[in-house]
Amino acid sequence: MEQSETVSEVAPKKLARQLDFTTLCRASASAAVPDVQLQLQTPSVAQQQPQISQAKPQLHLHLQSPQPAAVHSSKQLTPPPAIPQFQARPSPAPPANVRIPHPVHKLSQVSKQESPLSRQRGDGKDCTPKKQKQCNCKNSRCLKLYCECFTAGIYCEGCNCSNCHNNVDNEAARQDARGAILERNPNAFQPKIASSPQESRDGREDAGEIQAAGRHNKGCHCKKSGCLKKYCECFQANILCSENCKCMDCKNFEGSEERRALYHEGHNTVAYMQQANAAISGAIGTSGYGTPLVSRKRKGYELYFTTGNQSTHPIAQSQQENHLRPPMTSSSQLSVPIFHAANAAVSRPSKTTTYRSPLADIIQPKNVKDLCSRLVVVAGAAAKALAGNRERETIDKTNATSSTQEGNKHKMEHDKQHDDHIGVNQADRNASRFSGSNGGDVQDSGPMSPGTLALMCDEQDKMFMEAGLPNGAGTNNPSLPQKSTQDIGFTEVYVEQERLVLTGFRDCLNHLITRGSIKETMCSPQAKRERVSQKESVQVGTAKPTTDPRYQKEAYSNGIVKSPLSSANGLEAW
DNA sequence: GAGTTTGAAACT
DNA sequence: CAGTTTCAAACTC
Repeated sequence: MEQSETVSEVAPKKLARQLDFTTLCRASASAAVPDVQLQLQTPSVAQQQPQISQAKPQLHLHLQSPQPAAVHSSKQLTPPPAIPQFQARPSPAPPANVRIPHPVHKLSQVSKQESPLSRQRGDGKDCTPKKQKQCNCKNSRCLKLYCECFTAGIYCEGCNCSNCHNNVDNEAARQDARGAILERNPNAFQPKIASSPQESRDGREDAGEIQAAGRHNKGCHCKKSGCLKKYCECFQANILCSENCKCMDCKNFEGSEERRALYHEGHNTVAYMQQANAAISGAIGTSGYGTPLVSRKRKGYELYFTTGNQSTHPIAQSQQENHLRPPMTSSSQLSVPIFHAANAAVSRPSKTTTYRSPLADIIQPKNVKDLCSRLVVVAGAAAKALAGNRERETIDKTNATSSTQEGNKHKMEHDKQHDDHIGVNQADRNASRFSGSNGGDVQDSGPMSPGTLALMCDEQDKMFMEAGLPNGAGTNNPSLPQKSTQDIGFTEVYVEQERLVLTGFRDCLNHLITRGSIKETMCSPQAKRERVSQKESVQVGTAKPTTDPRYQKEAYSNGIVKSPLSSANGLEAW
């Protein structure tokens, strides 16, 4: 215990609860510490280690499951979070890399951030490192999941528990108890919070809100706390309630006024972090998918199908304007994964202060790449057409001066040029290589314009890798002879290619503008109200309109959510 | 620090 | 699986 207290100088008492958003900075600093941690052997000291590793996941970009190697050796000291194992007697020489973090409450195995509430209340004593939490079990002998230590898979040590059997002397009893629990629930010792990278990963957060990535596997069942107190496991883990939850009067959902107020009353750090996240996510590319977030309990249908009944709830009343979810009961919950994406795209309250492009959920990296590929094809086709003309001219010219010796000389000269990279600019070489390696439509299409080449640079690399083409185009490359003799003609090809590419790109942009405009319009509160009105008028008499998949589908088909690029099959699809 | 509230775990 | 009890943490005073 003394050791524990000694080390506690640098270790928070409660791991998760003392993790606050400011630890983002500390996390980097922690990277310098692992060596020290690696040397820790005694249980009490080893138990401190998680604090360092857990200081890392502050940004919600992080998922707790895959730990980046950079996050360090200290992490190696922590046990696999998924299935904590009871540690054999730690004393003599326990493997340092399998220590289990000391209790982090029942959510211990996951990375946790200190909840805003605890920060606000100060019961986390955040920045002041304390010794670790100790259980106070009295009747469970620390052999049930009530006991944090037992749940975490560690011995009680220095705890305030009574009649504790969670120690070395009762190892047999511990194992029995563990076995019984596992028999009842094989996942009992697995993390309760699962990362959810595939779910709504919106780079934006509601103003002043940051959540850890993940969601509660079982979901909470809160009834009175509104899921805004640490009684709630979700809240305690600093995640939003999800569709897994069966809570009542939940206020722990994105956009919740109460929740928001909680954050605002707390620290402004969150807003700062939000800005950082917004900056990270960007409008295009990450498209709001770059930052995995917990699934939002608020579903798409809540946006479109809020009924009068639901709106009578105080929360619903206060939040309806912001398109917030009404309190959700288990019966009304829905598990439609695709809706997470929908939420990310549509459900953002209009009062979010962070700008987000209306195209954020329309354009995805895949689409951009697809566009580039198709532009390349367009350009290639144009080049091919023009190249055909030139080739005929070349053949004519060659026949006119047909001399085997001349031809060989020409060939040799060309090879020399190619090998020495003389007389052929890089773009032309690339064009030749690309057309030669493509082996398809573009094979004989001749050189590409520099602009086209820039677009297809990625494709080139990929194709070369796949085709295993020899370094540079061989002398058998049909495009090379043309190139060396008809540079002047390339200008024409370039012009045509660029014209086509730019035209195609312009069309895409126009389409995007249209989509963005539509989406922006449809996402406006006014438009949503109108849609809700329409839905209600259509669905009068429907028992549970919000849970009917048909309506969910409809919500997607209204053109707001569904990305036109998600099914883009070509430029025309844009 | 004692008492109360709360919700997960355990039990029926 | 639902309802109840037990339990310990969170919370209040």
